[in-house]
Formats: sequence, C-alpha cells, structure tokens
Amino acid sequence: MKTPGETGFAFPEWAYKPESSPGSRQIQLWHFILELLRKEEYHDVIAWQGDYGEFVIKDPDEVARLWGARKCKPQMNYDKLSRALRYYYNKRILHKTKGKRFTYKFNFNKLVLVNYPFIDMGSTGVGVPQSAPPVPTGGVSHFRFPPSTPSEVLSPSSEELRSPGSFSSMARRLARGSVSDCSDGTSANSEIDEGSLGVGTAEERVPERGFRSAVPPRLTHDALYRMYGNHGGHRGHRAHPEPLSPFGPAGSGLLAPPPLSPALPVTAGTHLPYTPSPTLSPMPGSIFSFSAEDMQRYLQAHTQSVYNYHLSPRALFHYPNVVVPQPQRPDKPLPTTTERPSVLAHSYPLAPADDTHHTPFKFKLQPPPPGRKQQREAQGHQGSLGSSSSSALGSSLSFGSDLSSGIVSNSSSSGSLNSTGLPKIKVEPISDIESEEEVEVTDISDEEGDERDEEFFSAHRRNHHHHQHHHHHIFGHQSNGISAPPQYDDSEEDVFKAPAPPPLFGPPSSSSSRAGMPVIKSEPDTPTTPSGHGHAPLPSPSQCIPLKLRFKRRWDQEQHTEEAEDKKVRGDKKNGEGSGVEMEESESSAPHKLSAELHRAAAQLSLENKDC
DNA sequence: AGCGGAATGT
DNA sequence: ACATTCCGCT
Repeated sequence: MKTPGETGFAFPEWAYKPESSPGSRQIQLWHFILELLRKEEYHDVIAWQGDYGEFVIKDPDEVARLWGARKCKPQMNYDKLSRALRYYYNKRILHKTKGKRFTYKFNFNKLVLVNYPFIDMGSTGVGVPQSAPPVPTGGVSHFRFPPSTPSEVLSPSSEELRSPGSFSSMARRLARGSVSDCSDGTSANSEIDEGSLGVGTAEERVPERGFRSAVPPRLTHDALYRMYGNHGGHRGHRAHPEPLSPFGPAGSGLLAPPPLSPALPVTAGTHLPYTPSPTLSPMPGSIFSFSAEDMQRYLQAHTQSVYNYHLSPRALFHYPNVVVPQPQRPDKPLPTTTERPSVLAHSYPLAPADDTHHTPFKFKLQPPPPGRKQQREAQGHQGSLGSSSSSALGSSLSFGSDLSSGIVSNSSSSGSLNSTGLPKIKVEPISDIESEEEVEVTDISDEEGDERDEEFFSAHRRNHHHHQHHHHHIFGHQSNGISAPPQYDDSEEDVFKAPAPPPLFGPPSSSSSRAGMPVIKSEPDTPTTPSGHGHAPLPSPSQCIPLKLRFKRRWDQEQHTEEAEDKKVRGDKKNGEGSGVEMEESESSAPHKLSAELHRAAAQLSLENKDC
C-alpha cells in the first residue's frame, strides 16, 4: 500500500513518538495467553501441552471470551482471536503446530523470555514437564549457563535492584490477577466472573491447590530454565521427565532468578527465515519493559549470548553500546563478571571489527513480502504473471541482495565474496562452508538473527545438497550428569563470522587467545555445583566449535511444509533498523536512578485490566 | 480448522 | 504497532 518510492518518510508517525506512555500499552495477546497458561485455573481452557512452548487451547470459545473480556471486546471470538494469533507467525512469536487442533507453539527464544521472565511453563504442572523442557542444561556441555547467576553476570553492581524480591513481587502480581478483567469488580461486565475467573476468585482458588501453595512463586530457576527450550527433545527424545536444572537440584537454592538471558538460540526457533533481528530489541509493546538499566542488562546478556552461543555478530550491532563480556565459550564461565562496568563505554568490535560506527550492517534485512493476494490481484490487473508458487523464490532473491551487501561490508578477510560485483544473490560463504566442513544441519531451529541466513541457506541447500541431520557435537560430554545429548548445535550464522575474525575473538582455529580467559576463576558462583567433579575442564578451545558453519534449523519435524512457506517475511521491522542504535543509546545515557525506575516499572507491570 | 489480505480502529 | 473485523480460499 504505501508507495514505496515516495519521498516520504521511512517511519510511521508513531515511530517518532518519544515513548508514548508505556504504561498505557494494552496487553498483548501473547502476554495474555501466557498468563492464562500459567494459571491452573485455566487449565481447562488452555494449557501447555506437547513440546516446550506448545500449548493447546482446549476451549477456544472460552479463551476468546476471556480475551474479549480483557480487551473489552465482547464480540471477540476464536476466529478473531486466532487471526490475531496468526499475526504472530510473522513475528515469530508463535507458530502453529500443524496437525494439532488449536495448538500453537511459542517461540520463546524471542522476546518472550526476555520480556516475560517470570513465566513458568512448567507450572502446569506439577512437575509435568510437558511443557517444561528439560532445560538446556543438558546442553551443559555445549551451552553452559554462565556460572553465577546471570544477574551477576549482567551487572553485579545493581544486582540488588533486580534482586529476587523485585522479581518475585512482580511475579506475584502477574500471578494474580490479571487475567480477567474489565469486570474487576465494578462493572457489570462480568463475563468472566461466571467462570469464577475474576481476579478475586483467582486468588482464592490458588490456595486451593495444595501443591500449588507449596510452590512459591513460580520463579525458580528451574522454571526459568525450563523455558529455555531444550532441544534435546525434539524428535521425540525428550530428556528426562524431570526437569533438570542446570544447577542441579538447586532450583530452590538460588534466589535470584536469572532475569534475562540465555534465551536465545538455544531453543528451537522457528525456522522461519526472515526477520531481521530487530525483534530482539527491546520489545516495544511489552509491558514488561524494564528500565534502562534493565534493558542494558538484557542487552548485555544478549550480547553474551551471542558469544556464548555463537550467534552472529550481527545481533550485536543493534546494541553497540553494550559492553560485551569477553567472548566466552560455553565451557567457561564468565570470569570477570563481577565487575563489569555496567555501562558501556566501548563497543565491542565483533565482527567487523570495525568499529567505530555502530552499524555495519545497514542493509535492510527483510525482503518485502510479496503479498499473495496482491499477486492475484495483480494478475487481474496486469495480466498473469508468475505463479504464486514461485513467489517464494522471488523474495529470496531480493533478500539475497541485502545479505550480500552486508557481508561485503563486513567480511574483508575472507574471500572476496562477490568481489566480482555480481549480483547480490547468493553469497559466498557457503562455499566456504561446504569446503570447510560438512554442514551440521540439524533441524532445529534457531532464530534470531539468522533467519535470513536460513532462508538463504535453505535455498542453497535445496539446490545443492540436502542437509543431513547428523550432528557431531564436539561437546558431547556431559557434565553434572545431566546429559542430554546436545542435539542442538546452535545455529549460528557464521556467515558473518567466518569472514572476519575479530581481533579479540580469535577464530576458533587459531584462537589461543581465548585460552587465557577461559578459566579464570569464576568466582562466586557455582551455586549448585555439585561437588566434585568439576565440570569438564574446559574443552579445549580448539574444539570449540568453529563457529563456522552452522545452519539454522527448523523447529520440528514438520518443518518442511513450513519451510516452503518462507514467503512471507513481512517487512515488519526493517525501517529504522539500519541504525538500530537509537534507543539503546538514549537509554544508556540515563542509567541512573534505575532503581527507582525499576520499581516504577514493576508497579506498572500489573496486567490489570484497564477500564473499559 | 486454518490461513492471510484488506480495511479499520486505538 | 497490534489488534479487530470481515471474509474468501484451502
């Protein structure tokens, strides 16, 4: 619709709004769903089921009713609600689980965790790990969570602020009440009441369940960790029924829940290709947005994750200000975390090393989605053009161009990609990949920034070779007994990395540099460290995954179908992202008085109803 | 059931 | 932006 070529502005008006009142934001559907999910009261209508992040709406009408009540949209129905849900597909917040009615799956990698750290997918049950994935721990070998609690890692100094207390309070708030609402008492509108869903009731009910009360707020580590998908489970091989916590039994031991973090790549993402990563950013709409400092922590965490999980450096570009902890390998815990300057003075030169300017990647990541319908329309007007089926390819092309340009900018060292100046389409790294290593393609997926790579790769794969599912993990060893064959490899896009080994972050192969840091003591942490056998002494760096090559993988089994549909890729974010830095900066600049802010934020958190 | 375009609203 | 409402197509 909008005329693209217009001289117009890139951003919509709202984009310019300063902050618009954060508190005013309405609850988003996914938030609401999450809330329902975490309450047993609603298990009859919606509950976690299946893989991590997967939930089923048992009573669509009821859910719709609740949602409608919350939004004061009495006419809401499942059809409409589902439409809203469908919009999340593009954002990759949600996916539909094919073959299962009313079943959807959250992509916790993205936002959710970050924005909603309290959710406890496993709450459903009592131990039922259904939705509680076995924790990435298994992955210990591969992805080990940072030693001390993440919060420490992120910012020790302010740790107190985010201390458990505040979180728990938030959690509490979340826990109660909020699901329903307009009625809250006053008004007549009590659709919800009938179900005894009212706020007040909810509270009462809680105690009802004995076990429930036993469990504090659902903030345990476990809970949090559970959220991070595990990959292991995919193809049916779900690890143990018991949620293992990365720290062992300690779920209760630690008070401070890890606030943000590791979320990323570990889980199964969607395989959806597109989406540049901007989504990772702060999450605008979330009511959970934290104060600047929080944000900062989050960013740092994210950054770390990038390193830890070998994500593409690209992700960092969005947060230039963030200080990146030293690059760490999964094996080693974060060393100096204790004192990290919370503020970021220097930006970390990740990939491109470049530096100075923050956004090396300016290209827009997403290809504009061709609308299908439009196509048909177009046909009508213009006459028939390509078949709809081919559309996907077309989109890939366009995106290819973007990608290539980005790469070019960054990768100086490696081959000269398209020095030839060829069109931007496919890019080179692949060749590298192939030559260097067999690709480890798993099917899992990941997400985050790679999507475009994925698309890219997938296309490539299709053309050249099919991916294989075996993965060899270097880190196969397990520590703590937690096991779980790491089936996930993270996926990262080395596309970017390979090319230009950053100074700091030596290329895996040569890197000895890393060795120095690794072990540094980690200090306080080791909460649960089981006695004894320390974790495996770090795997030799050499083994560290050469980040090279990895592809993204898709979520589940059925991915194929989905894969085919890459088409969409809506151009959600793209616009401003090039600069990507914007808000971060501002936030960083004013990191003071965060505590106050934080509290305030907490206060705002309530999802409570708003007036109707 | 589910998808997704389009118009519309906040 | 994030829905809500319609609605035609699978």
